[in-house]
This record gives sequence, structure tokens and C-alpha cells, in this order.
Amino acid sequence: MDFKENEKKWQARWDEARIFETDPDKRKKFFTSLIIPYVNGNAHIGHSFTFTRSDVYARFKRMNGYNSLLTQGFHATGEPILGVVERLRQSDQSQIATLKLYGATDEDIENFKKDPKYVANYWMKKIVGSMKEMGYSIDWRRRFVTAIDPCFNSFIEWQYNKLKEKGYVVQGTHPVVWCSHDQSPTGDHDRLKGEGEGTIEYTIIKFSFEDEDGHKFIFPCATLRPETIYGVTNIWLKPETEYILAIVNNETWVISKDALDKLNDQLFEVSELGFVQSEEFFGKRAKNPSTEEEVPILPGNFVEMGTGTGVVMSVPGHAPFDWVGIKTLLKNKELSEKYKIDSNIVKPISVISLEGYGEFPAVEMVESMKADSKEKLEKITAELYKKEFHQGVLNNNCKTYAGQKVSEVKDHLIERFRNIGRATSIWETTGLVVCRCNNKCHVKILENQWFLNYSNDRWKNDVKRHLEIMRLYPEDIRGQFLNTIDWLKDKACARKSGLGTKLPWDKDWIVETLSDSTIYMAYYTISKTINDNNIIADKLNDEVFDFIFLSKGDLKQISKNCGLDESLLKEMKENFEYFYPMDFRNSGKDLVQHHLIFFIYHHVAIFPEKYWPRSIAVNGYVNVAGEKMSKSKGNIIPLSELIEKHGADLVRLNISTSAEGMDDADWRDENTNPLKSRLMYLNDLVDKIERMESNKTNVDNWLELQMHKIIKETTTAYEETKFRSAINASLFNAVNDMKWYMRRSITPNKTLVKEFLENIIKLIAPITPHYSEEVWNKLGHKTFVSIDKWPQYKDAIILKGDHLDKDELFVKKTLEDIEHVKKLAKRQKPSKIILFVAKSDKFADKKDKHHQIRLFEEAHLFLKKEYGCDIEVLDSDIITSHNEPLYQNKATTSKPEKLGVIVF
RNA sequence: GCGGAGGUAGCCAAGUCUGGUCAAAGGCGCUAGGCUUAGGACCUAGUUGGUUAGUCCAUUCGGCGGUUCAAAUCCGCCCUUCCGCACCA
Repeated sequence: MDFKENEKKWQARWDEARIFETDPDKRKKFFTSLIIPYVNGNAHIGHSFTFTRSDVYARFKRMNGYNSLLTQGFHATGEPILGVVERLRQSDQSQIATLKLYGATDEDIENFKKDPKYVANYWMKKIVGSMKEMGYSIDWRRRFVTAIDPCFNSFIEWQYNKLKEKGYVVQGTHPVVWCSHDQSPTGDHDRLKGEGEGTIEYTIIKFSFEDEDGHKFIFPCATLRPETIYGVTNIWLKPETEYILAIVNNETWVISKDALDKLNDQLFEVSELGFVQSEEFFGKRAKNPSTEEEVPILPGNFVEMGTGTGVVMSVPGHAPFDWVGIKTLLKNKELSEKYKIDSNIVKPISVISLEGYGEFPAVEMVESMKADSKEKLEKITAELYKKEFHQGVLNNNCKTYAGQKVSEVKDHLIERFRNIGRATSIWETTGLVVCRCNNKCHVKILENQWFLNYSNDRWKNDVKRHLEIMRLYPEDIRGQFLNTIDWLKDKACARKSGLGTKLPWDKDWIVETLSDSTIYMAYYTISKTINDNNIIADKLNDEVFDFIFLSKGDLKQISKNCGLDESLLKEMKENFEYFYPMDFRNSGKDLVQHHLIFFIYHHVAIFPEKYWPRSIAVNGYVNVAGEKMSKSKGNIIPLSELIEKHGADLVRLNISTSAEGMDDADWRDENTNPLKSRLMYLNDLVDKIERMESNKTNVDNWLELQMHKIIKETTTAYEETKFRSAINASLFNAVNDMKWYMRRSITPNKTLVKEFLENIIKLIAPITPHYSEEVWNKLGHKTFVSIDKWPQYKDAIILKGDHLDKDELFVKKTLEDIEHVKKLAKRQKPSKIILFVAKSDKFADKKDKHHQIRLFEEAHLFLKKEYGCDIEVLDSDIITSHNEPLYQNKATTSKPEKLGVIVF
């Protein structure tokens, strides 16, 4: 069979017969879709896994009598497409290489530079092409592209108006990594350095200071460990450095230049007064707001002006850098005399007790590890901070907090100091972040940002409650869902750039990307009507959507208002009410944390409960020959290339049986071989059927039993989306059983073999649809197997079939025994084989013995054919002392579960 | 750090919920033989070590310890790999 030829043939026939165009009818419906792929490149091997799984499930349901709707849309919302265009305009070679890998020509690339929509449409067509080649059973009349299709944008506007009505879209403030040059948040992909870095809040402890003239200043010490406040011995400023004096919320602060910019972006009222050299303050004293004690201000070379405020409090007992700073200073006679300090004045103060350490863990660690380099100090600092946070307890120097665990008291302490105006906070990136434009980023707190109020208790609880009744495949993933829902916070939902829908009430903003992939499934139910009738976006106002999706309003009136025919409105409403809710959604496991959760959230928020989604399936990633896919490895194989090489059925079969559950799939070309050879075996068997006769044989019952077991096992596996198990049963086990049957039965039974084949062909049809159509046709059927009836099994046959299995197992075991003996006796071509059935007294039931004798007498021809020699079955009871010793020995050692064997 | 999923013979991978029938399915690879004979495929057997006319013994399922007549499977501790943690799709 030429797979590719065959696939083209059947795809054309399906098209012609429109068997996948799905409209409401009397049957029960089943609604699913493939994941909505991003149209900035071609479909590749990674997509094929989730695509195929969805199609297989839709086909499985279709054969099980459902009116199965499989739909497909495309995703163009957000930055990526604009990014592609931008990079092409800058002649980015790696971008060009990627696009070429996906099959774009130089001419295409020139066109891409002109228009993002061209890019989207170009790749959409390519992907559609691959999907058709893969034989996905999609109702193509319903396709659309997000952000490009104006009608879809109207739908998103409706979504947001609904969410806002419910109070689920709110305004708030939020810290983001910010590039002040670009004036925008700097996401991971926009960074030269600092991928994965986030934001972290430093506490600022305000130390007060008064100079000789009575001017009051604040030294705002930025720290991650405000709980060590009681252990402060001094303040560090960087020597020989200009600090800035600035009015910050009506106080005069001494801070770094960087800090000024940061505070400016973090909702402080800031105005610059002037410069001051750090030397001006050294030796003078500032007041600790917790102890009211005065501590000296001293030079510390290690102070980093770019971090925090550039002003640091020193806790030498618990901070390695501080202890080294103190040591360095005391060693320097000139400075210590100048600033009048000695080892008493800056003596470490113990504030945290930590098991396994003495009073001053930082001192101990520095000394024992001889830490001197910055790297070493950073390492032990991180280690010590972690230990003290998790295991440390504040000691008696900490007044009211004495005896409390650091991990438990930290937040209270910060809260109290803030409340009495002695602390505030400054946000910092968790590591150095440099924007594409080469500017160093800091944290900005965005105001009046629009948020989806995912932390809303009512909303959250609705989601959790619904999750309880949803089916999840595999069930293991539930914990991941629950946990994510628990910590889900509000999510910024409007941005300034990218393709997408404008926020309906604030046109300066564009709705963020993920909201385009939350309830778009509802749009599939109406997109056919929109596409067929060229409905324009203006007519699809909120009133129309309310009518279709929420049954609100009067048909006549709405029709009049929007200018759409009543019949069209009714058609959309009927389609929606028939196909909704979505029954099954399959995605990669990486989408659980956002897409899939938001999918539930938005449905729960907007639609009546009966339209909330029914199930979610999740699968792993796709590796190629054991390695992760990556552009750098160049192992991202476009789907079209795979199909060209193997044909769609083998790609479908290989990928969908490569893994199940949350395991990652692994594409290996060579794995197609065993799959192909089994398909060919079945195909070849069809040709042999004609020469068979319809005589019952003694192993027919056994094969029939296997058939029912295979149907049952396969069906159950499909239900659970365990396609690997399904194929294991319906292809591997089935072929093995069939091979055994063909070997075992001297004259295979035509009727049974045909029935068996027909069932197997159907069982694998969701995964290898083209192949199955062809073989089905060859078996003499004029119908499409894709829409034929799923095989049924009979539990009754399975339940009473145990003894058949036992018998066959016994024959197989005896075959192995004979082989074994042959080898040991070194008789490659035996002239005669004698089998001994055990003596009567060893059988609990005499009937079993007779059954055994009959079994092997029936198998006589088979055994004779196997070994090409005479086979004799002997009853051990008839062996007497007159027989040869070997005979006597076998007669006595034979057991009911093991025949005695002599090979001549 | 928080959370999720894993670690099984050369590789991939079932089995773990519901302990025994597990020296542990299946596939790949490898070895021997067959078939054809120089194409791959296909068929049979083997693939922890020892031992044997088909038996039996020892050791094995990340590590250590425990429960049990019995553990890959249950319990505890430890080691280790992968994944997600948001304004990025």
C-alpha cells in the first residue's frame, strides 16, 4: 500500500461527501477543537501530538454515535507576529533561518516585512494545508483568526463588557520590570540579560539623622531582612561617592541616583535637592528607629549603588558582608581613628538564635570558610539567609519579638514598622535585567492598570466548584489545577502594544492575549453563519451576543436594531445551544497554569452553568530522538516534512502512541517500522481471506474471546485518552493473537478472521483513518469506516472465557518446554516427541485430566506441523515398570500443570 | 523558595492505586538459527549470573531502613531528574 497515495484518495472522498461538516441534528453532540496555533510559523512535530490526540478523540466519539464537531481556529493576538516582522525588517538572520526551515521563500520573507496580516494569513494557509494532509476531521467552514478577524474582535469586546459588568475587571497597581528608555514593561523575550528575573520587595528602614544646623535627614536603609533591625551596629555608605538629597514624600532622604529614578517610578513623590559626598556623613550618627540608639555612619566599599537605595544597614552578627566590612575598617588604622571607632563600638549584636551556631553565625561562617571574595560571600550569605529564615528564632535582643520564629514574625514586623511610618519599601529586580535597547531596567509600579480579578473569592470558588465535576485526563493533573487556582492572583489584562482587540471602554488599551483563548470555542458555534453570510463586525454588537449566548432580548427587536436577518440570529443561537458546552479540550501540560485555568474562569464568569466545559485533557511535550526540540539544535521538524516522509497515518500512529498521560512523547523515525509492519500484516491478511474456508476450528473460540477482550480494552483506553494503550491492545496484541491463531489453527476460519479484521480496522481507525478506509473498502464495504459503528464487545463471552485462555496458555507453555528440551537434548530435528499427561492421582479433578488429553489430541496436527515429526500423547497411568526408565521417570515427574516431554 | 510529575534490565517503556500468579508485558537494539539468498522485511529462539532433559539457586526495579509468611508494589528518611511560578505566549 502506498500510504501517501491512499491518503490523498480518501481525503478527497471525505471532502466530496462532506462527512466532517457538522450541523445540529437529532443525535447527541460531541464538541471539541484542536489547540489554536499561533500563525507566526508552520505547524511542526510538536503540534502534531496535541492536534492528533484531539482528532483521534473526536473520531472515536463520532464512531460511537455522536454528532462530533471538530473545529479549528488560528491565533494571531499579541506581540509575536509583530516581533517577526520587526526582526525581519532588521534583517535578523536567525529569524530568517527559522522561517526558511518552515518553508518560506525569499519572496515570502519580503512580503512578510510589509504586513503582519500577510504573515498571519500565509502561515494559516500552510498550517491548514498540513492539517488537511494529516486527515484531521475538521469542519473547516468554522475557521477564523483571532485579532485579524474583526468579527472575532467584536466577540472579545462582548466578553470584556460582560466581565466588567460582573466586576471581574478592576483597576489597580502592580510592579513590573520596566525599561525607562522604551517606556514599557520588559518581558523575558525583550531582554538582553536577565531572563527569568522577577521583582522583589525590599523593606526600607528609615534611620533619622540631624546635622549640626538642625536639618533633618532620613537614611533609608534597604534590606531584605528587616527582622535584623535590632542587630544594627552602623550604616554603610559607599565611600567617595555622590549621593543625592531628595524630598521624598515630605522627608529629606539621602539616596543613590538610581534610587531616585526607582522611587520616582514607584509612586513616591520625589524631587531632587542636590548632591552630597558620602564623606560628609562618615563618623556621624543616625538613629535606629527600633532601638532609638544612635549608630555611626561608615564607609563600605561593597555597597552597590544600583541596588536598593545605596544606603545599607549593617548587621555584622548575621550578615557576612557586614562583618567583613567591619573587619576591613578596623584594620585600617587611619580610617578607624578618623571616624573614632573601635571594636566595641561596632561589636556584633546577636538577634537570631540558630541551632548549630553560636551567637554570630555570620562571623562563624566567614571565619571558618575564610570567605574573602565577593562570590564566596554571596554564597554564604544566601545560605545563611535561608537557614535563619526557616530555622531561626529571634532572641532576647529583639524586645517584643523575642522567642518568635523568623519565618512567622517577619511580615508582622514589617507591617508594624510601616504603620508607624518608620518603614516603607522599594522594589527591585531579582537580578540584573538589561533591555534589548541596552538600558538597565528597574521596577515600576503601574497605576490604573486593568486587571482580571482572578483573586476574587466568589469567582475562584465557582471555578473550584466546577472543577470538581470536570473530567480531567489524566486525573493526576488535578492537583496542579487546584494549586494554581489557589495562588492565582489578579492578572494585568490590558497592554499598549501588539495585535488584538481594543478595550471597549478605554481604547488606549489592547486586551491581553490570553483572553482571546478563553471562550473562543463559543465562537466556533456561530462562525459558520458569520463566514457563510459575510456578516460584518459592526452588526455583531453586545445585544446580538447576549441574545445568542445568554438568551436575552427579543429576536424581532434585535434583528431590527442590528440589521441581521432573524433567521441568521436564530441559526447562530441554535448552533450555540446545540453544540455548547465544549466537551473535550486537549492541550499541552504547559498550558495548565494559564490557558486552561482561564478557560474555566471565563466560562464560569460569563455563561450559564450548563454551558461550562466538561473535560480537559493534557499531554506532555514532544522530544525528537530523545532530545528537546530547539531552534539551536535544528531538530524542529515541520509537519509537512514528516508527512512527506512517512505518510500521515504513520505520523499519527507513531506520535499518538509515543506517550500517554503526562509523559513526554518522543519522535523517532525508526519507531514507525514495527507499526508499519503490523499494518501491513493485517493488510496482507485481507488478501488471504478469500482462500480460506468457513470451517469452525478448535481455536476459534479462543480467538473470538481475544477479539472481545481487545475491543473492551481498546474502548476503555480510548475513553481515557490512553491511545498508546489502545494501540497496544488493538494493533500489537491483536496482531500477535492473529499470528498465533494462524499458526495454531490448521485451517483458519474465514468468517471469524474477517470479523476479527473488521473490528481491528475499526479500532485503529481513529488513529489511522486513511489506512482503515482502504482496508475497510477492500473488505467489501461501501461505507466510510470513519462514520461507521464502533465495535461492540460481549461481557458474557469474556466472563466465561477463562478456561480458553488457560488452555491456550498451556499449549504455548508446552511448546516452550519442548523447545527447551530440544535444546538440552541437542535434538534440532526430532524424529518423535512424546508428551506425558500426569497420573490421575495428581489431578484434583479427574475431568481435568481427560480435558488435557483431549486438548493435546486436538492439537496433534498443529504440533506435528510445528516439529515435523510424530507426536504421541501418553497417559502416565499406563506406564508401568516394564517400560524404559526414561518413560517411567517422565510418567512420575509429569504434573497437571506441566506435561512430561521426551524428544527423540 | 512554592507547587506538580518522575527515577524499572543496553535504550524506550508497562507494572505501583487493589502486596503473592514479577527474573518483571511490549517495542527497539543485540546474538544465534531459519527463510530467502546479497534489499530491508519476515519467522523461531535467546538477551542478570550460575545450574539442569524442560529443574533449581543467588542477586535485581534510585539509596538506606521498616512493616509482612511474602514488597518493584505499603510506610519513613535520603539522593536525584524534569516541569510551572504571570504581564510572556
